[in-house]
Amino acid sequence: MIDVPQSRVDSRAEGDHRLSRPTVNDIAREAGVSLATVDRVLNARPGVRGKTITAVNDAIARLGYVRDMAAANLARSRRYRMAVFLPDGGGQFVQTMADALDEAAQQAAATRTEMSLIRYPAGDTHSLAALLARVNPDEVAGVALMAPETPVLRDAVRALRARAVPVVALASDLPNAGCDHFVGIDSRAAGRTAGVLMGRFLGARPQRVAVLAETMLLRDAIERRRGFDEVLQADFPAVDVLPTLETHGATEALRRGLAEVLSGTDIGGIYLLGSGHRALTAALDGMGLLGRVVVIGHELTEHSRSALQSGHIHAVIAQNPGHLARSTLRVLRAKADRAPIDAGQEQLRIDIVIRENLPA
Amino acid sequence: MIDVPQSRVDSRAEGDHRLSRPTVNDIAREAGVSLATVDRVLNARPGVRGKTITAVNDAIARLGYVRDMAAANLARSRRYRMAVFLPDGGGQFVQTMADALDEAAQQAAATRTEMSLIRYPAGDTHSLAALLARVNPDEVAGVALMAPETPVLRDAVRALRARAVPVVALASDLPNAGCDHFVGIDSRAAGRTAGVLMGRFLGARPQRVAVLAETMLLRDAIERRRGFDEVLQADFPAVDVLPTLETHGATEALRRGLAEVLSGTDIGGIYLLGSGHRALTAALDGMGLLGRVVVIGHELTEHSRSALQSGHIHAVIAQNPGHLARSTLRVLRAKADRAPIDAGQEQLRIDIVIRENLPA
DNA sequence: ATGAATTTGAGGTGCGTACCTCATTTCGTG
DNA sequence: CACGAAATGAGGTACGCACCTCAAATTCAT
Repeated sequence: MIDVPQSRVDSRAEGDHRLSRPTVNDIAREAGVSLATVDRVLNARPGVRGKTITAVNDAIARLGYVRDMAAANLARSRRYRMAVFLPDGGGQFVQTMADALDEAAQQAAATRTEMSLIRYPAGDTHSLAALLARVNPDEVAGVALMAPETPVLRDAVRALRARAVPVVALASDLPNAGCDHFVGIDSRAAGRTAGVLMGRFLGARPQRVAVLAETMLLRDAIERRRGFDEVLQADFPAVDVLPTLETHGATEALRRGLAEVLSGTDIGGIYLLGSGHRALTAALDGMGLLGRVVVIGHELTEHSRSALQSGHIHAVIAQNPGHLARSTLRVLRAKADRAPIDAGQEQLRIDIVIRENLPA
Repeated sequence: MIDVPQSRVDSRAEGDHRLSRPTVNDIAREAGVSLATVDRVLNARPGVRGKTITAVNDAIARLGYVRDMAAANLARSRRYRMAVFLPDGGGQFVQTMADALDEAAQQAAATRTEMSLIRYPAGDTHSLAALLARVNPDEVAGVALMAPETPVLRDAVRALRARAVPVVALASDLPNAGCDHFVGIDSRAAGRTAGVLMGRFLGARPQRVAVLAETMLLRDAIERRRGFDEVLQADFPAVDVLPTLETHGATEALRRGLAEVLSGTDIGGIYLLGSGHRALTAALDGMGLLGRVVVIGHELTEHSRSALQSGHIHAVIAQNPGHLARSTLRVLRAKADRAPIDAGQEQLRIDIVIRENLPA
């Protein structure tokens, strides 16, 4: 049976045929007060009786007034300069994020929001902390950072927030640093998603799955692995997940480890916790394994994309860098304004990408 | 091996430490012309020598000027009123879209864009055409519509465009109506995606798949089925896809048809071309088939969401209504301004949703 | 060189809001 | 009732830009 939603013709009230929206002047007239008073109420300035405030708010409600934020910001001549810190290097995903951020910044320029992208030496949280310490609250309206959580960094974030600078964690959460927000997906849920796909793609036969990671130092990788294991243990008991093989970014290590693992027994699947799609593709080709194992990875980059296309990888769990970037700037902006953030819009999805739904 | 992207500290040029961006006045000074001339160049007004235009553009480039669109629109005091036509009824997806559009409109208010949501009797393209004929180009900056393609409607769209009103097709394409844009996903690709998942989820054993649809009159359903078949025939020859069972929105018809189809032989999967998740859930429960067949459907609604959660459905191919809504308004806005649209941003993804990556 | 056409400059107004100052009114309290 | 304090009004400037008018300068064709 089909729901018939109640008909709704217009989202605005009654028979409103004005061409332009009501302005502060209209409110003043409607409320029977002066412009100055309306302004005081709108901007929560002191010196207005409660009764008057109510009158103004009533008028606002009656007229359906919505503040023209563009004009408001113009009048404030306020600019929002955000600083985003990304690790230097760190795989192709970081580069993709940098591009997405640049694009988002370009678009956000329309809302008077600017962005400075700052690269810090990957893994060197001391350097990053030093950079954060130099952030000037008068110039920077907000800070976003993609970084592993270390005590030094945690303190740096705390110090920054103490100076009234909003801080959001980007892609990789910093749960104990007291950030204002985390922009990214739940890594454990991402791992669970990978797990379900692996289990279903493998089918019912008992099989073994190898897990590869560059490093298990990053919180993301650990969480993903946790989610992956959870699901397979619970829902696909026939699947045996092997211990994580750390490659430390070395193609050769990956190939050797892979050869070792695969040679022995019936490996049915490979789970790629982090980057390294290109190396894996090469290794699979070298061993003639294309199409014989189910491969599932994370993050959509040029490499994983071509690996999907060529059939070396069967599914990629991704987060949309464009959304990450836009959400980052929007959230920082909201925090800077002490405005509430729209949870719905900032909700990031866990994307499942296979060859057939690969975005163009 | 890991790519080390070239370090990039700031996306803006050189050692720019100005707190505020350059304005039209800065350009005038830099180019050695008057404000009026800069204005003429910026707004492509006539009466400027080519040499002067070049000089101004050079100054713009040198200063890295970007027009403050918020201020520009404020000055123009232009409002963009968009009309969006949605069928009355038409399943829960339509209701979800209506909500998403309302939300998008609320947010778009910041860019002086308003929206009127208009419901027309579902399937009655004559009524819709009549509504379209009454659209006043002076009041409405653009029109979006979700509707099946009929000759009447096609002509109505043509007439509208002839009156210089941009028209975009929403969710369901109108390929022969000459719309300015289509906001939605490629239905055939969506069907292919469903096909791959069905094939992989079923595993290697020969099995049969039932296909259910409310109606095959909608272009979307036909295209999805095409994509679905393509993939299964090519990549999963062991799977036998049965003819489409049309339910015409009747729960009882669905249940009967389902019982008939399932009773006979080894049905391994069900592909739900359109809406009807709730009815299917009920039918599956009634027949005690929960967990015994792979079910794949389309569009994420309250019903399909709970069906995913309860395990009645295993995957849903969806398009994000929020993105659809925002993209619709953005594209209409761009068309109204005769501005180019950002293909990258308007690219809509085919979402694969399973229980594990269900958005909160 | 002259007149006409074209190009440019100068200056103004308004969009909707923030924020400021100063005068005036209203209120609460003794 | 008078007093200071609190509340309100009136009016201005600014933000960055669009768009208008009119005069002045420059160019072009003859």
